[in-house]
Amino acid sequence: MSDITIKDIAKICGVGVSTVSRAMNNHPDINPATKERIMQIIEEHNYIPNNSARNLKRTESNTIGLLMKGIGNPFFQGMFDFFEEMLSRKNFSFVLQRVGFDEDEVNVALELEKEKKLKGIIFLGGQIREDMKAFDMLSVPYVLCTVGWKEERQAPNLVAIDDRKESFKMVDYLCSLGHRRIVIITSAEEEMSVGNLRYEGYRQALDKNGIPFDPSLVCFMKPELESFSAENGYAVTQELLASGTEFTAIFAVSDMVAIGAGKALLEAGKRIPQDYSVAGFDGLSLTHFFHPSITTIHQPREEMVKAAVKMLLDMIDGRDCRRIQIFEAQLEIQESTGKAKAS
Amino acid sequence: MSDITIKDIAKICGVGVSTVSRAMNNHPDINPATKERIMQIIEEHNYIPNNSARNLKRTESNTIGLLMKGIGNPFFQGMFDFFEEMLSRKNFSFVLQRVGFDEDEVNVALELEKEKKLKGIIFLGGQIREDMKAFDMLSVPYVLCTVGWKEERQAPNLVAIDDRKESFKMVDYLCSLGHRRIVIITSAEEEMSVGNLRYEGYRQALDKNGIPFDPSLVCFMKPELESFSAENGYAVTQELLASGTEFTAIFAVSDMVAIGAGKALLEAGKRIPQDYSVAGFDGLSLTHFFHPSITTIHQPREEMVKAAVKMLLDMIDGRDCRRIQIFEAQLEIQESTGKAKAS
DNA sequence: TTGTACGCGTTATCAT
DNA sequence: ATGATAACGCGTACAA
Repeated sequence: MSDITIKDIAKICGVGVSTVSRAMNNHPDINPATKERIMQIIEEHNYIPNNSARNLKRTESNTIGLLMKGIGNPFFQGMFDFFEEMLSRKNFSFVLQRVGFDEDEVNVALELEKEKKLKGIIFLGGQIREDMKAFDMLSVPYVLCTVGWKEERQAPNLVAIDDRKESFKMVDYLCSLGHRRIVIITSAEEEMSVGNLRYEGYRQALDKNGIPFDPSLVCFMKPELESFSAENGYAVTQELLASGTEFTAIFAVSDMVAIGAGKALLEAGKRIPQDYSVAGFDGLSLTHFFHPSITTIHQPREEMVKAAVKMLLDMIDGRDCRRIQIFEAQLEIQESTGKAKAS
Repeated sequence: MSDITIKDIAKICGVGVSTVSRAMNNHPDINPATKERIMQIIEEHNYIPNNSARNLKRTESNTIGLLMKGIGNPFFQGMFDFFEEMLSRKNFSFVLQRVGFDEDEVNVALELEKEKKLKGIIFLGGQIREDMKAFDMLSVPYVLCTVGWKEERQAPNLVAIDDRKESFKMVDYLCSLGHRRIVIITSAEEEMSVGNLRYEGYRQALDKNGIPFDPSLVCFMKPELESFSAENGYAVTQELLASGTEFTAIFAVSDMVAIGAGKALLEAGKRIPQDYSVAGFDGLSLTHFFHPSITTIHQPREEMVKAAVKMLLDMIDGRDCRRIQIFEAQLEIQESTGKAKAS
């Protein structure tokens, strides 16, 4: 079968290869009649141009690369559609490229950029590193979207929320409900993961509210279970309950973890929020459907996507633009949080 | 910066291009010393080979394509890892290719196959079509994994469950609990979607249990909301409650829909399973974390992935193998289903 | 062990 | 409006 090339089509049509190329690529200077004839032959013969050859030869392509670290992260669900809509409206197409958990996203980007002659790149997820110099090797504009960051100067081309501030907001809210023994479930300590940043916000909120920090209230996700998963929150919370540690609220650094934590509490016969308050982070729509629905920090995903795309296109077109956009997230109070029990 | 090619590297090293090529591709006949030197120069200059050129020139590539219709479907989460593990163990790499909701997966496959010189293709999701001839245009082996199918003869190279049978299993189980007015929430009628197949199983189970079919118990997902989403199940169930229709159980054709349905019931002050039983389909781990946890049909995803990969590799190697593997799913009874109320 | 030269399938350039 | 031809960057016979 197949391996029919542009030459074959040209031969069959009795024209030169360049005419066939013109027909396929909607070039202006071609006779509509011959174009039609060629396209029909192409159709009949199921000719499929070879993209490798095209990419090799083409000087440019209206393609932007979307690199996701942690595809499968529910937080990213639904962001595809926004990207697709935004980009196609501007006549761009995009390639989705998964970045493995231990892969270096810059290397992946470097390859893809050359292979596909990308016009720009959007990085989704992951976190800013100490050494941002690697990104300088990219020869096209890029934007970091929803990645963890610590200091603005580290990060050019950033669209994100302020994880510390939002985390502070949540914990401060819990304090305002009278909670003084607030458990945090966070990720194992790595540099600058969002877990760490959110943990810092937790500490700051305690400070502000004059609550002494108690290390026994800090729980880390289990490394043997999937990070940021409901399973993890569930296991951690079961252990917490078994330990006899006293607390009145749990703040999980992601909604899925909060869901797992909530389940462990309910299953142990505890009531939410009467006995314990539970709070998450991210604003997944899933929080609405847990019962009780879970108080969370709602990240404005659609706006962030739009901002990231706009920023990227501005950079591509050489337009001037703000290079850092920190979005405000919303404290979404739902059913899972309430006044602390009198102690 | 960039656009440094293999020639440049060759020049810098004072060797021919083929030697550089040999160094990069781990060819045996090369002096280890020169290889080392070349690799170092490559490193220093951040040289990245152009994949388009490689793919164009290469005759084969141990790559298999993974085409997913409906990335973002939570059912697919975690299947990546299984694929990656299985394939890398056999020294294959894979490219993940998203297929848009209205794109034709065969066309996408055709392009990718040529571009990447694929060794094989796995299609994930979607459903079998009336006309399977399109797939004949593919020039490499392929396997359909977890797609809806109606008759075995339609579908060569299939790894899936029997949606009708499993759906029957669930509804039969509900009947055995004494339920006679069982609502089904299914997808709007399209040809051969899994929703349809699961609906057929529902009908058959009613028949077997001597329960007359009542059209007022058939609910369709709202087309204006996302298909198979919790939002959809929630909205449909609210409407159902408002309609005053009598029923004692809800069978949703997917877990997410069941979660939405459950929330609507709980929010209306109903108890699960004392007032209403709720059942889902797919076996998402999320069903464990809803409260009450949701009875579901658990699809053996890991085994199906393994079977699909094995089948594909067997075909690639020209080995003989069963071309259709229908897996048994497990009725996973959890907290959301119980005996029907006395009427 | 290494280098030269050709070709992969396409688009861009320059003729006509 | 169309055709011939030179690249694009790399792998690989083949010669050395």
